Order: sequence, then C-alpha cells, then structure tokens
Amino acid sequence: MSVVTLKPAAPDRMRAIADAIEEEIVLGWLLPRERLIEEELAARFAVKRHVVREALAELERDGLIERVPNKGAAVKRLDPEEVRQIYSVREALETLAAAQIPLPADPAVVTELRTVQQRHASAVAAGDARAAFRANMAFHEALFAVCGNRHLVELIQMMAQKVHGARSITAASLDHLALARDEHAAMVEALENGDRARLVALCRDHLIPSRDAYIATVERRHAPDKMRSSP
Amino acid sequence: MSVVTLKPAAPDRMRAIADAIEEEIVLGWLLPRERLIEEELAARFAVKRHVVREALAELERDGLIERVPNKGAAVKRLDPEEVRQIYSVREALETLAAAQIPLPADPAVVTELRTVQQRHASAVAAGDARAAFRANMAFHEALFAVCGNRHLVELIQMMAQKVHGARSITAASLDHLALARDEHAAMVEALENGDRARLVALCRDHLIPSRDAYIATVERRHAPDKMRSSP
DNA sequence: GCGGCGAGGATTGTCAACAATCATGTCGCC
DNA sequence: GGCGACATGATTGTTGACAATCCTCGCCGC
Repeated sequence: MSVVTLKPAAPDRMRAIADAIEEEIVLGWLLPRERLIEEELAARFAVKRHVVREALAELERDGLIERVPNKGAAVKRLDPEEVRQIYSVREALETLAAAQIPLPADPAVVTELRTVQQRHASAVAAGDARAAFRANMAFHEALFAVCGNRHLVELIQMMAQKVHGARSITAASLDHLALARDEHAAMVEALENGDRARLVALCRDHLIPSRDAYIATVERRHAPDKMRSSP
Repeated sequence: MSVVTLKPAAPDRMRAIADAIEEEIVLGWLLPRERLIEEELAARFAVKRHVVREALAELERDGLIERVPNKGAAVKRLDPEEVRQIYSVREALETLAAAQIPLPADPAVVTELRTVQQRHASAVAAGDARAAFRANMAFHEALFAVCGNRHLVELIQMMAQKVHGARSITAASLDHLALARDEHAAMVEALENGDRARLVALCRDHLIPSRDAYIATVERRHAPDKMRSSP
C-alpha cells in the first residue's frame, strides 16, 4: 500500500460523507428535524452535489434521515415505540450472535478486543465523545465478528445504525460512557473465561441504558410540539 | 388518495426498475456472472442512465449484484457457505417473528392470508412462475407483518432478498412450488388454531428445501468454471 | 511462435447547467 | 383587519455532454 488512497473513486467519497454526517447526528451536532441541504453540504465537504445526494440516499436507507421529494432531507425523529421495536430486534440479534461465539475464545481475539477496549477507555477518560463513539463501534464490530456469521454481523450493525439518532443523549454522558466501558471489560472477561451465560447476559443488558435514557428523555417532554424554539 | 400516482418522482422509478431486475434474476432470466450494462438497461426501461445507476446501487446493497468500480455490475454468484449463513440468520429471524405473533390470530388476518395463499395456489396451478413468486413474497410479508415489529419484518425481507439469486432453481420447479403451497396452507391452519409450536416449526422447515436445492445444485458441479457456455 | 505493448472501443464516473417543485412573503380584495 | 391568489426565492430533480478508466485485440520485437 503506497499511493492507493489517491484515487478514492466514487463510493469511497460518498461513504466518507455519509459517515461524517452520521457522526454529527450521533454526537448531537445535528438535531432531529434539522434540515440537510445538499448544496450546503457539498460546499462544506468540498464535493459536488451529486455525491452529497448519494450520501443522503444512503443515510435515508440506513434510517438516520428522512427525505420527502422536492422538499429535502432532515434528520429523523425517532418515536419511542419505534425505538423499543428496534432495541427488541437488537436484543434478539446480539444475544443470538453471542450464543454462537465459539468459546473458549481465541487468545488473539481477546487481545485485539482488549486493545480496542482500552482505546475506548482512553477516549472516555479524555472526555472525547467522538473517539469514544468510534472505539465503541469498533469494539462491538470486533466482538460480534467472532460469531463467524458475516451476515448476522451486518444486520447487527445495521440495526445499531438505526438508533444512532437516539444516541446523542448517551453519547455525551460521562456516566453512560463509563458504564459502557466497564461492561465492555466484563464482556472480554467473560469471553476469556468461556462464561457463555454471562456473555449473553452482558450483551443483552448492555443495550438497556441507552434505550431507557432515550425513551425517558423523549417521554419527559411528552408534548414535543408545544414548544417550538429553544427551551 | 386521488391523483398521487401521476408524478412518480424519483424514488419510485428507481424502485420499479430495481424490482424488475430483481424479478429477472429470481426467475433465472439473468444468470450469475451476467453483466448488467447501464446504458442497455436505461434503453430497455426507457429511463435515463442516472436512474439505472441508483437502481443498481440499491441491488448491490441488497446483495443481488456485485459492482466493481469502472468495470460494471454483474449478478452475484452465491457460494454455498454464504447461502448457509444467510439461511441460518433467516431461520433465527423468522422463528423469532413466528414466536411473537399474537395467537389466536385475528380472523381478518387469517382471511387475508388465505386470499393471498389462494393467489399463490392459482399461480402454481397455472405454472406462472412470476405470479407465484409475487404471491409468495406477498404471503410471507403478510404473515410476518402480524408479529407487529416492523423492523423485524424489514430484516426478514432483506435477508430473503439476499438469496433471491439462489432461488432460480426452485422458483421454476413445480415440485417446490407445490410443496411451498401446501406449507403455506398449513401455516394458516396453525395460525387459525393457535398452534404456536406447529407454526414455528413450519416456518423453520419452510426454509430448508430451497436452501438444500441450491446447495445441492452448486456442489454437484463443484468445478463451476469448467464449462463456460450453455449446457 | 510467443510475450510485451500500445491503440481502440466500450463502460463507467463526473460535472455544470437547466427544469420542476415547494415554501414563504407580499399584495390586492373582501 | 383578515383571507386568498400570485410572485419570488430557495431547493431539489433531470438531462446531456465530457472525462477517466478498464478490457480487448492486433502489432511489433524477440
């Protein structure tokens, strides 16, 4: 690998922009109902509008934004019932994957997971929400990849993406970040000890905090159309 | 709803073309490794190349075709191991959905399912593979929609799509079609009688024939590059 | 005869301008 | 003073042409 990155071709730029927008949504830089206008984004990312359009289409398929014809795109507002359903599916998928992970785990896998987990811990310690988010994604990807079923892993990531718009509450909370860090450590431990029941339970319970935090936040202001401007 | 369908806008045409190509793949009109040329498709469907490009991107995301930059698109060749993994996930998802369907089922649902099922039966009797395929999809969509979790249903459809390229073996086989028809009838019956165990078992076993037929076909000619032209 | 090599054709990727559509604000009328 | 039609501006959707890339095939030198 030397000069390969000079020609990002087509899909790469599109993916890069989609990921960037996704990150801004997760980190709360972009709020629900906020509009995303193609030309503006094209200028910000220094690409042509065509590329932005494809990225927006991708984000719409992933469930992060909504697009109405001739009107534009806006980050999707997730209603609690939808979030509950998604988390229900996530629980099923992730426990299924956890149940299929061969135990005892390969030591190399444990080492790799520990590396990623420490990257996450460092980010949490530094209060770097963006790095924490990235490390968190990397951890889960590496963890579930061990189950051996690539398509199952893809589904898990897909469903995780769908609630990324609901993650801005927990993504910036130090309490939640610290809890996630500890749970990651426990997962690696369970993996190392070959404790399947504990691993499955950890994967299931790991989902609960962010789900409940979002639902609580939304339902606290259960008449969201009452106020229109800042609180 | 009155004059809504007059302006298909953008996404509808794209979806229509994607569906059309998907059908041709499932029915065996388009064989694996066959190339899909944008301009050719644009002419055939009487749309601009831009729309075809989006449709191909969609089909690539759905796992039906493969695209390499600057080289073009071709219908994907599924290797048996991948098919096994997909069916493994499908089994998990569909049994999960079947387990969540409220029983006893709403009579209206049973009536609707019976209607779709009879459409399928008629298509099988007439030997109309295309109509059978459509009715089959409609039946499964209606069946699993009863589980109440929209996102789970989407996942089920998504995974079903991924093996559509492997369906051309069974989609034209009268034996398989007749078997599927009978199994559909049994499912409706189990739904009506509130027999959950039977329903779940039927959903699981319903997947087996097409999976095994494909794997057997591929592994029978386990040196697929030997012959290049028509048999 | 055989392998590198370059020209040509086919196909995809990119671009900028044009057309269609929707939201907003303004003016005239009741 | 309120309400509706209209003009305007902002934004998206579409089109055709242009550029970059890759594969095929024939040619030349060895």
